Amino acid sequence: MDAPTGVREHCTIAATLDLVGSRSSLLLLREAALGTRRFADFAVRTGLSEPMTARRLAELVDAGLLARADYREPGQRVRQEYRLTPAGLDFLPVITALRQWGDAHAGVPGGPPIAVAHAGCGAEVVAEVRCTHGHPVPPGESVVTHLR
Amino acid sequence: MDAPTGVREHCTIAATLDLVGSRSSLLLLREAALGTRRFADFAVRTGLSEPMTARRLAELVDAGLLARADYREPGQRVRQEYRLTPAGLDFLPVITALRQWGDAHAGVPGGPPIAVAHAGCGAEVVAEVRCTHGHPVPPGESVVTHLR
DNA sequence: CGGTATCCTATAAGATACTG
DNA sequence: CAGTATCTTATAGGATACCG
Repeated sequence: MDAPTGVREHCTIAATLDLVGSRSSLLLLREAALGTRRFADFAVRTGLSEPMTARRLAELVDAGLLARADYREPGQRVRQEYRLTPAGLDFLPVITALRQWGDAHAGVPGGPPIAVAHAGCGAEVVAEVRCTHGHPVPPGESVVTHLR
Repeated sequence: MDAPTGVREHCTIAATLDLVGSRSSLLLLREAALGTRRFADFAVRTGLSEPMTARRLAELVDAGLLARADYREPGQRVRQEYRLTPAGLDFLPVITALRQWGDAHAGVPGGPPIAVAHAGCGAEVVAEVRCTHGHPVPPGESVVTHLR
């Protein structure tokens, strides 16, 4: 990439970070990606306090990444659940890329505690940088084409 | 994905967020990915204050994502520069995925202010979730295979 | 179970002024 | 140009107690 000048006031990365860039939001989105749906599970599995869990889940619903709904398992009483919306599912590349970098560079002794595989073939799931024509794009082979 | 239980104390995503998960760190990594190398440019283009820019650049050097070096342009005096290390280059999928989500869901009127294209063919650069066998992995077609 | 209310601390981040 | 020093504010986040 080259180095275009100018202040990036309206960069969509900055807007994304303002919306869902806190540690707590990203941990909750990680959990949602792993299939967690209930309030108490979100709180325990992320290690977040209940007030923070409540505040951030509400923000993620407002931001359109999660949807809240009642559901009832057979023979059980009504419970609440939080599920990824289409916009929330679109966030999976971010979560995957974070896990991939962490596994490679922020690893704990004994290897990564979570592994994700393709259901079809069993191979590890990763985030790849490609162009829309399908070519892999290694670092240095991309250019900024437009800067407003 | 299914929903495995248990607290994820040692999740590498959490470790990654603790290391480089602040808004300021991620904005600086965005700039480094766009080719920015000099202190004053990092500060102006991210909109961060100079003290915050200095603190976070030092953290990113300590964390191994940036390397600092002197350099001299022909006929100029010695300057400092910050460049992505191999670990920093490995962070590009995260930045790409954040930009992609922001362009789609946190967009500003008039379209994204920055566009990145493949140098080889001109097509847009995106982050894709795939398995290491090369298959695209849409949401719901991955499974957690290991949880320690 | 699924939260809310209240209070507290730590840190993210900016403003301003200054230095080699 | 590339920072540092100092101070202040805003927010992230936890602890504890409580509610329908």
